[in-house]
Amino acid sequence: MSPRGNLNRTVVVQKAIELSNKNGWEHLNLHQLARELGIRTPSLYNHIGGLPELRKFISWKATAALIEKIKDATIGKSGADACLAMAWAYLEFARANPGLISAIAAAPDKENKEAMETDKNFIQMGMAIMSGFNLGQTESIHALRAIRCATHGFAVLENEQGFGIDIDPNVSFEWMIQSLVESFRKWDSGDQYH
Amino acid sequence: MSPRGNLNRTVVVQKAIELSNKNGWEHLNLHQLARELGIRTPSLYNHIGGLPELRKFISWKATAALIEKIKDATIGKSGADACLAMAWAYLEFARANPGLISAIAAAPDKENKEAMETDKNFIQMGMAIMSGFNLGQTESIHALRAIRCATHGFAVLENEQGFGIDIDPNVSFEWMIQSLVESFRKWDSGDQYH
DNA sequence: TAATATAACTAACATTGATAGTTTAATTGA
DNA sequence: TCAATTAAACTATCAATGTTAGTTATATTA
Repeated sequence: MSPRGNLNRTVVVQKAIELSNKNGWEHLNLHQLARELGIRTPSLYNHIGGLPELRKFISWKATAALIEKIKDATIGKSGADACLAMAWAYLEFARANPGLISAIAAAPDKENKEAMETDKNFIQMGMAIMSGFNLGQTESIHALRAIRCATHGFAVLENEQGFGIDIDPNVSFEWMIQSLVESFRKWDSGDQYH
Repeated sequence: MSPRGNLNRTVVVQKAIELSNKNGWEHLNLHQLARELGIRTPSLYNHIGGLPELRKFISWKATAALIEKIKDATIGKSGADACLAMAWAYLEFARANPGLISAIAAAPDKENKEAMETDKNFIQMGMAIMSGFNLGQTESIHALRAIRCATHGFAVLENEQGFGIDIDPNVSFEWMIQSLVESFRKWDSGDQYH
């Protein structure tokens, strides 16, 4: 079924992710990818449809992997605990895969039903985690967006320029997420200020 | 002093920003830039040192412009008001200049003393705004980072994929920043939970 | 007006993404 | 076992883009 079966789409994508993490998402290129795989550049087209398609595929797979990480991290937890765990899992994923930070922020490929499904799962998972706060539907969405924005922004800025070394970024992150979570609780208890 | 004085570095950079906003930061390229300016590509090198240098320069100028926007927006305000105004000014800048969102997250060019200075000014301005909360030095940095991360993350995610149309993003943004600000106030009053 | 400096130009090259057409090797089935 | 098929490699080639070198043209200035 597969002549010279050493290579396949999964291996190609895996190596592409590796190179993205090493050199940055924007420096991913087919020539280096091919070289690392021991083939010539055009041979990659037997496995992928080109660089843009490869990027979309990686975005999808990265999102799927992130979902799994968050599920693992939040299992058996609820409310603030689950929310914190989600944020930390997101950040840890970003730190472990700096080349995928842009990938997990990219819009899902509308041509790819499965990628659209994965994106929907991501939101559903987030909403399930937010359900522990007893917020209304609308407020839950605000809250999920807030956690995502804060976490993603932190990941981007830390990766781009770091925050300097004087104040521990981990403490800032915990402080930020705790601050948000505490406000969610206030909403929950009806003691909100706005 | 300037033969054929129609063009200069400022005009080139201005056009580059325009193209970034139109086509995206990652699609900025010298050929299109030259074409739009009515010159051949290599002639650009009379004004800029190349694409990477142009990008660094734009990052610097974008940060400087953002600082001005925030200063204008926060003048005469303090505490929560100033903080909200800063976040909104940041978001409005990002929305008006989607091609510069990555630029304002990039680390300043260490070779460029003035760019380093601008970056320092950015932080100092932020700290001045945070001073209205009567937080300690360390907590002020946490707070500033939190506002920046949340705001930047919002800008990135909104620009990449939007948030869907069911819930107004502006309301989510206000909700997010208000939530953070309220927690800063709690810190201020010593009534904090952690 | 001649000299100088600046900014344009052409020519050329390296890198990278992509396509077309060919060759090689692994699998399958008579 | 071996011919047919299919998958995956290859070479050749091209287009787009960043860059450098060397040349030409024009505006300013002495």
